[in-house]
Amino acid sequence: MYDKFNFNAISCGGNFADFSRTKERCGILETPHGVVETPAFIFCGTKASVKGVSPQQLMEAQTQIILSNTYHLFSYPGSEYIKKRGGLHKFMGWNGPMLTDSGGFQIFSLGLGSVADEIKGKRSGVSSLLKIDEDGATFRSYWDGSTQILTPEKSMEIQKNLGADFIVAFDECTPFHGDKKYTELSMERSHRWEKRSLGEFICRDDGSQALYGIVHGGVHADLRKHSAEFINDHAFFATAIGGTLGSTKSQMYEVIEMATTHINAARPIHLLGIGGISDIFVGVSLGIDTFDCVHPTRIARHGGALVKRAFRDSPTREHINLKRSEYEHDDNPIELDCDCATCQVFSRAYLHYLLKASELLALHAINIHNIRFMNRLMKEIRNTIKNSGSLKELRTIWC
RNA sequence: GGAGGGGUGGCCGAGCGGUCAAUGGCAGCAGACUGUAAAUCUGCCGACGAAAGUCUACGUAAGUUCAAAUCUUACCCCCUCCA
Repeated sequence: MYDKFNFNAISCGGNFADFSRTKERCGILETPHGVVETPAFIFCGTKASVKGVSPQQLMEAQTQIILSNTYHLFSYPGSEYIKKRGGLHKFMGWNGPMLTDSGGFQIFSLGLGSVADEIKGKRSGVSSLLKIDEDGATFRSYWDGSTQILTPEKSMEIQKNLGADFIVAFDECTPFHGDKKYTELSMERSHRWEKRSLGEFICRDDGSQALYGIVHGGVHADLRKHSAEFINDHAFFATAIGGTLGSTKSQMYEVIEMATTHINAARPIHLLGIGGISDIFVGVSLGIDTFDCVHPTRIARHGGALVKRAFRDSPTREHINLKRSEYEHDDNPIELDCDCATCQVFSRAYLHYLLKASELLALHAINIHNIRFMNRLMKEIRNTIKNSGSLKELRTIWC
């Protein structure tokens, strides 16, 4: 198991056992489809496509790894279909490292709406999650309305068919609302599901994939510790931190630390669903190796371009909104020092115009920038760690 | 020349006696977005005002009425059809 995978971490920030010190580290994550240098950012290509960007453009932006989603591809076009086309790598034309999420997050998002709504206590009232019990979760398909059941075994089968390098155990993404008792029961059930995921994974293992376990426990330190130890005790290749991370940034940072304090540091550690620039600095300093998040690619489609501190219009935001009228006459690129394909040729004024004119190119071009931005950020973080530089200092430039 | 239809806020377009500062849509101005049901969603959008509110508004003018974007009359303009 995991013969074709390897993780070598070089700690430059301090002793892992000494949690009073920062724990940032660099690593090399080897997969059958190439190497990922960590800390790294994983871009979300939920439905077998990073929206609006081709694999070649991802490569040009020096992307190392992308992700797709089990639930979506299961609903349509089906994992057998993709298997027949030679697997997800071949199907979508991405030959680099790849991860598939288990569909566990959809138990949360289809049941309760967006994370923001959940945290703010707003719920849509319309739920596509029909039932959740010991066996698994029953959904109404977002695609055609049909009833679908996802179980740990089913998720493993689908992810096997898809063939991503990294696959993820099936879990319940526990919402923030709900008391400790529910969080604990949900965590225990997720553990049972993850154990079943691991069992199914081992049955189907042909060495081409590596499995992530997920730490749960909500915002409760004792539960996070318990969950981390549970994952440590099982033969997962790597560990992800999942479930709710709280309702505020500071709570999120506390929860990450609750988990990383107890996670086996010999394995890669992934933080699920987080991608704010400042969040990444905190995560890295707490020992996170990889991140994934829809944020960079989603805000791009909404006119938001990620920029370093020097190029911002608002001290509270990590991006500029190119739809704003102030960019109508701004002939500069998004960032003066950016080497992305977009910043080489397009001005803010042009991108502003494209957004106003509803031209598809705007979404594409901003996306290219944001992807390159994240890759540059992660590379600078890696370089800083390797050179024993100061992340705190680097952060003042990027945040 | 004859017959008919119409002129509503930046644009398109509802309303056809009071609950209308006037439904919608577009445009405009902002905001949100963190394991993607998201090229999405939310708010504002006559003027002044923080708000309560006040004022000015449905081609123009006069009238009927307690009350008119809505009814009457005249005028101006646009469109369609017939000669």
